[in-house]
Amino acid sequence: MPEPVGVRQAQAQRTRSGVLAAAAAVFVEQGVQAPVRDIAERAGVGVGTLYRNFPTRADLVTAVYRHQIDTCAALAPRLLAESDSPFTALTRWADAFVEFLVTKHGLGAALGSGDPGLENLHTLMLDTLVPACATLLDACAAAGELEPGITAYTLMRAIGNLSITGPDYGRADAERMVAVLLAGCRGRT
Amino acid sequence: MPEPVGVRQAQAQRTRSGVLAAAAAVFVEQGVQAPVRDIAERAGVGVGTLYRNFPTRADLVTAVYRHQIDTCAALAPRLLAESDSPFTALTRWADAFVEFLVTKHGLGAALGSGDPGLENLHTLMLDTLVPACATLLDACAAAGELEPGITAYTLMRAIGNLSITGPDYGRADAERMVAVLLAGCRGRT
Amino acid sequence: MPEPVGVRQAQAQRTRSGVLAAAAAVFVEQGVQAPVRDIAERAGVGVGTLYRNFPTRADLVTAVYRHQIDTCAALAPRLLAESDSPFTALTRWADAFVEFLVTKHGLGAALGSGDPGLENLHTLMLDTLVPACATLLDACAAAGELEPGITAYTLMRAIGNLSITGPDYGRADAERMVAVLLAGCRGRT
Amino acid sequence: MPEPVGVRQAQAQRTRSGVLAAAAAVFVEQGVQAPVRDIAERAGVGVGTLYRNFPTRADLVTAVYRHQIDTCAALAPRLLAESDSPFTALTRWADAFVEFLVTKHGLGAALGSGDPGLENLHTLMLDTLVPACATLLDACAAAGELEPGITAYTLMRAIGNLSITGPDYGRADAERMVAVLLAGCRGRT
DNA sequence: CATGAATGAGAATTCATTCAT
DNA sequence: GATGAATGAATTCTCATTCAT
Repeated sequence: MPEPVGVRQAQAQRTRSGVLAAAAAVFVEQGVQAPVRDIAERAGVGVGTLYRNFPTRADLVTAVYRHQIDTCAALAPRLLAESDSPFTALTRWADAFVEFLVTKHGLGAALGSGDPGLENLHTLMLDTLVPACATLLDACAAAGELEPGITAYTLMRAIGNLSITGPDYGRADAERMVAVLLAGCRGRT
Repeated sequence: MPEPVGVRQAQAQRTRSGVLAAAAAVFVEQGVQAPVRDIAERAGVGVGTLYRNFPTRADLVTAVYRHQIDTCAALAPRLLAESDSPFTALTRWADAFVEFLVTKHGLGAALGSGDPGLENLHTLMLDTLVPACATLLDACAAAGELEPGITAYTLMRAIGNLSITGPDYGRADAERMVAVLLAGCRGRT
Repeated sequence: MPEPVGVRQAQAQRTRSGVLAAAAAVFVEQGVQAPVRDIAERAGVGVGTLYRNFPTRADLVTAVYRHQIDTCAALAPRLLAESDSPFTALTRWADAFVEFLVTKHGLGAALGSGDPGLENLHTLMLDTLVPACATLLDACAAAGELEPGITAYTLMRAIGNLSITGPDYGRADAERMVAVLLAGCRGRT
Repeated sequence: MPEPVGVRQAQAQRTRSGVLAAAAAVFVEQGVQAPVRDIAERAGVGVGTLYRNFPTRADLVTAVYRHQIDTCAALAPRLLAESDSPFTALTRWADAFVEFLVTKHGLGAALGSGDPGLENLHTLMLDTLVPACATLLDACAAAGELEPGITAYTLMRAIGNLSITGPDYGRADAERMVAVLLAGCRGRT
């Protein structure tokens, strides 16, 4: 009997993953405010199981997006190394961030809502994405490619807001406006 | 008894106005998602009266902001006439729009949420503010002060999104980011 | 159209009374911890109606028993005037109190549970029954018919506890034990 | 491998003891209505183990208090032998019983609630404590120190109820009221 | 035997909406 | 027209209990 315990752990892990996948899907369809029960049904589990794995909604939301947040943050140094100029890296990173937000229906709005329950996610982004963005901004500033007075947090918040899509204002529009915003950040070069 | 009907009409008008004032106040305090009952109580009327005057929440929201929307739209030609350059007029008008959005707690988020019930308000803004903004943009374009490809609707939507405030991202930040966005619109002059 | 408003008020009052009656019945059958929904169903109203009339469970419990509490309190001065001795009045009043408690299944236990939500009822009893009981105790003390150191609150609490009935310990037992307790209060006369 | 079965039995016994200790602790902190899971966690076992050993909550409650009940019962003949008078023995025994009940947060209320699931515990007390108490009462009666008509069961039930403490009615009050009750039992001596 | 993940019934509470007066 | 009592669907969250490993 090799790894008799592992079987149960693996099953639990699969359940957890299923819940995460279901939540991600439901969030895309209904937004992060979707009823807990819908997510449980989508995952094919009882609500109790969902609560066992994610005691609060914020825990669930955070878990759903944590991996992608980390990926996005890790992208910054790589782009900085690959790109011709720091500003090019910033632009590309912003595109990736927009893509992340746009595909997460309602996340931007949820983050901007000031919902106290989403403090965790807010904190997570502050702790991982803001430093990543700050690295890029610092490089831009050092290269003289940045208007003074732009902070990483504010810029990300602005990009986040610009990524709140809807009818008549889709992903392409969000990307275009973010590009315009970044052009404004670059100043007269 | 001269004009007995007129008296009743006047009373009805006063009721309607009271509801609008109450709704405006409650929206500022609680956001546009505030419970219907709170608004009715603030206005000192029954919920039935509120529903009679504004069958849907969107009707109420629209009515509340219609006057201010009209005012904002009317501002555009005036600023265009007064200002040195079309772009200056655009900048000032954007400031007025931001102020309008920022003081209406939650309106920006509501507009950006894609809530189908707010279609009316959306339409209203399309029909009044977009043309006003387009006038300014056209003037800017004619003066060579605008990057090509910026539409009035998209720009307004972007400004609206940038005006979604919260903790750590307040009115000053929104104004600053809108200014940066407009700088990006102006292009390299 | 005499009293056109009164009709609605009367209807509302009837609804309220119906809820109170239903709650009283359910409390007897299931105790004061009975589910809100059961009470609403028994009353033939929606849960919303119940919440409208009694925002918290304690409000409902209090309302159910307020009349009887008042009646019980009003009994004290009457018995004092009618009876041969203060102690006789105290004994009779205790019997009335026991009857009140015994017929309210679970009330004694609920009061004794320290449930914070029942603070209202606790307060009500403190404010009305304790003074009534204190009047009797004072009269007994003045007549030399009371051991020193017995407070109204503690005595009532004791009577309340002794009135928690169950299988094999019914109303007759409660009354007997209360009588014994009072005999102990009287001391060696 | 001598006595391989005994080892397993010993381990099972230790598990059972651990659960009992945990349950006793949790009952003191949260009352007998404490969630099953809390007890299992405190004991460091899975809930399944708890259910295997104690299929119903009543089984657990009974087992937790059985030892102390036996101890309390065994106290009666000892006190009778040691004390000057049977009534003194009864008084001391009652004090011990009150202490037992008061330190078991919520046990008195649970016993008095008529909860059918606690039938076992009820039965246990009937079978062990009632005879012990009856011995004392018989001795008192024989010594002429007892009002007629007091049964052991009813007296114990009364003492149990008087021991239901809460805010504003603590252990000292319970003890005092029990003393008063016993004084009433003694009659005019 | 022990485990603890999974289940889902049950309970509280909120609010948009209707409609008789 | 105005009223607000009544309704009940919707949602969150908690735990007792089961059962595959």
